[in-house]
Amino acid sequence: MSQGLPSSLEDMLTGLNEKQREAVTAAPGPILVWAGPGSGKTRVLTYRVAYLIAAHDVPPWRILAVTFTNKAAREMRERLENLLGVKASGLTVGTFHAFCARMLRQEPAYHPFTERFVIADAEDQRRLVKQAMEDLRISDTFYPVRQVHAAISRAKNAGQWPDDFPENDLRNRTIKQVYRRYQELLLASRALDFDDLLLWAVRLLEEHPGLRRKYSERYQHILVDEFQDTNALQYHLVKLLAQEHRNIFVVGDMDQSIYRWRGADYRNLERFQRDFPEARIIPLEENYRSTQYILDAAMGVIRPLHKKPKRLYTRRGQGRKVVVKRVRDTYQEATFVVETILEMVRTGQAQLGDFAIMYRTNAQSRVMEDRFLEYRIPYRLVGAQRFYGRREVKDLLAYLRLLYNPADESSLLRIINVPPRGIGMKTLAALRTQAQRMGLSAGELLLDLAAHPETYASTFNRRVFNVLKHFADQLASWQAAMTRLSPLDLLDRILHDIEYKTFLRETSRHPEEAETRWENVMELRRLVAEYPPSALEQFLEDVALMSDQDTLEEGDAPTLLTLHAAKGLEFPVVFIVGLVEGLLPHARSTEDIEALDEERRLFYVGITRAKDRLFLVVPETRWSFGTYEPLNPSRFLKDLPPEAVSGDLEKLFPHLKKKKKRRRAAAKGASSTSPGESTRPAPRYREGMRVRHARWGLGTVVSVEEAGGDQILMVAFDTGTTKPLLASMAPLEIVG
DNA sequence: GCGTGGGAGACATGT
DNA sequence: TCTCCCACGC
Repeated sequence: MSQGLPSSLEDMLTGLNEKQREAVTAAPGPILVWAGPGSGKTRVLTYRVAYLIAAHDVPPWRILAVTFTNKAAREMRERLENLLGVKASGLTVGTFHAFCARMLRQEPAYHPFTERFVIADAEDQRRLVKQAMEDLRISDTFYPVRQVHAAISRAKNAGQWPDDFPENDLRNRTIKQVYRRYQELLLASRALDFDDLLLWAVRLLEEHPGLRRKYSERYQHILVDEFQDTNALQYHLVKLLAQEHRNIFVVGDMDQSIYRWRGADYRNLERFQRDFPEARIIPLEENYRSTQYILDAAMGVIRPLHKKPKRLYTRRGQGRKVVVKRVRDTYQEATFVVETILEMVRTGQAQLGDFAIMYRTNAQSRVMEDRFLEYRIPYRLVGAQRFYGRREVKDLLAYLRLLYNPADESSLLRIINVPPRGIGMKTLAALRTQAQRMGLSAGELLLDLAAHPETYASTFNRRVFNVLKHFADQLASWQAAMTRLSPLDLLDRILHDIEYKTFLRETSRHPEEAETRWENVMELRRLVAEYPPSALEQFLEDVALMSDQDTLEEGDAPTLLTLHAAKGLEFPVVFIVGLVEGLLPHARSTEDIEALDEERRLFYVGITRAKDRLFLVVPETRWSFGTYEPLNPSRFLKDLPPEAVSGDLEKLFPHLKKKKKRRRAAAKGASSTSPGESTRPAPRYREGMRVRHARWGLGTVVSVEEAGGDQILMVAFDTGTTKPLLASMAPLEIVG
């Protein structure tokens, strides 16, 4: 079989270990690669594609590879081009969302959005949910927009359309109405939200057998990375496409499942084995990334989630022990980080680009950034929101989006009076009313007004007509220019016409602020400049689907990022900061066992990013809402094997040794909650008891599992949901 | 119509 | 500590 392989591919195969080679060269068919951290799964995935092309003569355009980020997609494509040359072109590589967006644009006949739809960002989505609630006269006092939106998104990710949404209680009936209205508003704007991309793609394939045939014939080989973080819809999509030819290669690791809250379901790994029973399962166990002490720490942390101990081994040697460092507060934490970095750089142990600082919440980056600035150390901050969330950037993107899709109401509302052009509430209301009357969007009406002003002279009063006409003429002229200008030239034209620089100067408090905002505009210009003429659509889509990791650029500076954003990356030296109760595990995750387990896996993911050195930092207090708040060290630290750790671990848990035995006996999830530390003595629950939960209301205990002095309860709430709860942690009381 | 200033609420994690 | 929203005055 490997006869006639390019020599680069031969070399590559000899560089793999036995299991990796087995995965790469396995005969086509369903394959599940069980890949621990640092086991070379990215390589395996890339080589697998190369192997299909080179050894099985699969044309690249018959291959679909789904990656977790666009960055990963880009890297895979580049590597393949290096391995195979031009042969790799035609390959489809991208995220689920990008793939679905592309499919929907290619099949406008099968959905009502036409090919020129926009993708609603998080802000648009909230705005539309709010609008939907206003339309329905639903007060946000009882139905906070965030929560309603979350419920809708959850439903979508489970594959539910408004018709499928439950109506078992008043709350759900209300949300169902909002969901329905929200979809109408999206459609009127010719916009899809992130979840819709998947939802509609699945619907198309389900409802149109011809389409399903077309796509499953086209993509006869499908590969999916980070399979444990796929959600129900994504799994469904894969299944629809792969059912026929069954050449489906998935790579995943349950222990790195950290997106349950976003609808991901690691049980897709089990579903996969059920739907493709003939699947070959190949475990990749050897770790090439970390030294053994780091792996020992990782194993200790993940241990409570497994019946049998998890084995992670490396040939890299013991390495240096994991350092646990206790500091007074978050400022000292930042100081410790920067000073350690400087010291390690000074002594030649590492370069600036080798470091990563990971935290649970984005808010934690601030203190760290301040310290980096103070010490004049450059840093790279991972986070798409950081740049694309800026007002000036969003405003300019809204201009481009509106020109691309005049129905995009969110964008129009955003910029219709930015900079101020005399269009206030009154004028806007008149515009929208008239648009509604004519069955147009406000943007479409404006373009029509520019084309036939005389038709509108009697519709609006003189003042309103004049201000609208002025803006409409601008829109129309940009739109006419759009077809021949590159995205950059179009942007420049807009910047010039609206005198944006002047506007920034006039609305900024200090000259420096105007300067910074203008620099952001220049940065946007730089990004736009990479797109050729007629690629505005691609630019807008790339921006909309940009992931945090996609913003990470090469550079010789430490990287600041959340633990979530760290997935799939590796760094020689890793600091994980804020290892305290309330942050990791996060306060909002402590009452639900599954959420708690996910926090543990998140810590595990962070630990396993480190190649050579790992520092775990524990502040004793933090400044929060005006006072110093005392903090307790994260319960997960108790599961670190003391032999692999140096530093302050024993100071944090003076009684650690005594409790060790009990912890061992404890079951999954409850392992490290020592009874002495819970906030209050847990009452004893029994099956059949009626209980009240602070959030979910009344319910009945349906099962009780004793676990290391604590109890794991399954509670069936009257709302219809059943939740696992930890007796000592859940805000639960016995009633009646 | 528009700018300003004060008060309230917010910080999970992100496509 | 920052952002959003509303009320008020010009």
